[in-house]
Amino acid sequence: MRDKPATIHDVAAKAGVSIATVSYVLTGKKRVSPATAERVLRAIKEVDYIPNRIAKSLRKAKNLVIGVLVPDIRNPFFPDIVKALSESLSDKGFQIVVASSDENPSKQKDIIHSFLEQRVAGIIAVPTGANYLVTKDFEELCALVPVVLLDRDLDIPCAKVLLNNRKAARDITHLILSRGHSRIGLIAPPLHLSIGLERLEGYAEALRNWGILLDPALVYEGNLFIESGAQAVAYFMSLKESQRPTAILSCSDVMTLGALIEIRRRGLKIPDDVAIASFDNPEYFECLSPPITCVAQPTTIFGKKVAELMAEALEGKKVTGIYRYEGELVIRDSV
Amino acid sequence: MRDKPATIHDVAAKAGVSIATVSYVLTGKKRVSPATAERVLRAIKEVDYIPNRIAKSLRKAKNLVIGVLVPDIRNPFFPDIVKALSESLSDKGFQIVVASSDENPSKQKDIIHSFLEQRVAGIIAVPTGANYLVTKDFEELCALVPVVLLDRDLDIPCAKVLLNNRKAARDITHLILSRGHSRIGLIAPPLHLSIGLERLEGYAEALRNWGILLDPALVYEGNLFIESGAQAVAYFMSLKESQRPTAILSCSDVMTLGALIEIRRRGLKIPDDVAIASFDNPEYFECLSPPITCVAQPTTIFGKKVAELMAEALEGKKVTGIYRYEGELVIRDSV
DNA sequence: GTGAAAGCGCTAACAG
DNA sequence: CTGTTAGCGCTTTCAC
Repeated sequence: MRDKPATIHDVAAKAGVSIATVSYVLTGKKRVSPATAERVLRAIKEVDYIPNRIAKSLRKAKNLVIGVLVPDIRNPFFPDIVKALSESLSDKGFQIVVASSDENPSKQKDIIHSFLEQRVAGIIAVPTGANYLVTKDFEELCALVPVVLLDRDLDIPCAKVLLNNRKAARDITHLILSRGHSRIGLIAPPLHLSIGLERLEGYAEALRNWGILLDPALVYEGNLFIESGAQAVAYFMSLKESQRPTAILSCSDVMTLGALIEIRRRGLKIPDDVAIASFDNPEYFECLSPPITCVAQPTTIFGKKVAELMAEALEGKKVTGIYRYEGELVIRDSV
Repeated sequence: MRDKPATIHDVAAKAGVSIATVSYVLTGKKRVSPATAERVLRAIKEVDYIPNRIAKSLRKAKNLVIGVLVPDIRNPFFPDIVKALSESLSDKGFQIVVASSDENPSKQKDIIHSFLEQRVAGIIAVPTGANYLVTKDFEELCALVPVVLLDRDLDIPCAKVLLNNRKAARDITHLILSRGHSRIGLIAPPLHLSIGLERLEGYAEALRNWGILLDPALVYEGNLFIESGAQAVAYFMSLKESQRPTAILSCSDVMTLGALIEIRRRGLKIPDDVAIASFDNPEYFECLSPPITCVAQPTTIFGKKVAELMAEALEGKKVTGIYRYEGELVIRDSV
């Protein structure tokens, strides 16, 4: 059907040199006389030669590919990071391959295995799943290939790029509190995730600072998908009036979207019937009515830092430690 | 530093068999006695053997990877499709590698070259760039590897999965017209792209059906990025009142977002000051005030169909032809 | 049922 | 400066 791609042998034959010479002009690691170099170059053009990276990777026993594991490719937060990351890394000659676990630990396992099979040079991961189940897997993974954790913490010795979740949650809760709300419903990420626990803690701290008792009925543990934001609102609204929150803090843009949809469905007005603030800052937050108050995460910085750490790790340095960045309060009109 | 991964030789040594036997139990293509099979399996566990897909690909001269080229990974439209596509394809044993051209033809060229270097089995592409510049490239590409075009047409002989753009544009323009608007500003995709031309034509047809003359001043050619939506609105509003559109049709969700932001910035009310309708249906359209009327594209169907066509092409069938799908009018309150 | 050996396309000693 | 050659880890005849 389609004829096979030309190999280095075809080029060599065409140019009347050995395959080694072709390789030399390709890699530029060894001097070749200008005359032969030009002959080779012309031969390459003539036979439409495209180097086979598979063979190259096998031979050099290294694949210039970084695996990137995200939990949800449709959450705008991740494409933003992936974009920054991919630009930095491709400047350094690396390619990335992105896969989405859909917050499914078993899928996550498959993806990592697949990364390993293709001998990725390193793995950048936003891990999902309960800590006690996945920590060991990731620990073993660290022994095999450089790992950089992103967004979510695990108790393993590798480099990590995280938000200062506690402070971000505390700050935005303070903001809501300062607007006169004392009953704040929290739509939390799964509490077995570091972002879940840390954001809950920040929320709790803020409450404590204001001398307000945390009401467990006001904490809804979501699953990070859109429906669970809607369910959270339904749940909050089912509370009897004295218990019902007057404001909601949603800990992820996707759940916020679900919450917003449910709020609209119920004909509730923001911020009068219920105020809402959110983690993350997708572009459309700005054009909602009212625009949504939120803590923006520095996605571009995340991407760059992760790429930088991975690059260092790849050079053989052992990079470890937590790099925490601050969220930025974006005050708009939803609370 | 890190010890190299175990190879098939390590397994063979551990199990006391030849590497061929190990390969046989791995591929299952040849009978192996249960006893040795079990010994091999145990050895695999013991040495933590993970097959090297690079070597496998080289040997079999085929890489079970499909390259997916999109123009903007941050446009929610594409992750939606990629998700469907990736699920279908991974069921068939294929992996995908996604890359974003950012609507940059030169980047697109690099990406395709990189796909070719890694000997992808096929390429699914949403091409960018003026037809006369890229058509030839893609034509040559088709000679090398199966290509399926998505979203945007090029005059080359391969399979294509497209929206019925003309009808979608016509239908939604009719809708706007039926609401009493006769001056409709069009925020068009670049007109050198099939989606640009076809949507413009649909818009023009609808106008013609209503006996309305197309005013070129009401057609703004955007670049598919967010700013150009905002610029379009600024432009429309700079028109003197008699010329100014009372409604806007934006041909991509991203440009719509830009338009929405600019509309808000100017304190304009939708739909009274200006009505707006859009192509695409990102989830947040539903919770805007007012919710946005739009033509939704069947992203999941796109993804599945593209995967199906690619799978067939990979089996050696020569699949060609255009598969057009209808957009779905989602009538809400923005017009 | 199992093994020896060739070779996928490439790089990198090592010779010359 | 150029060529010969030995693999990288795997699959697959071809023998036994």
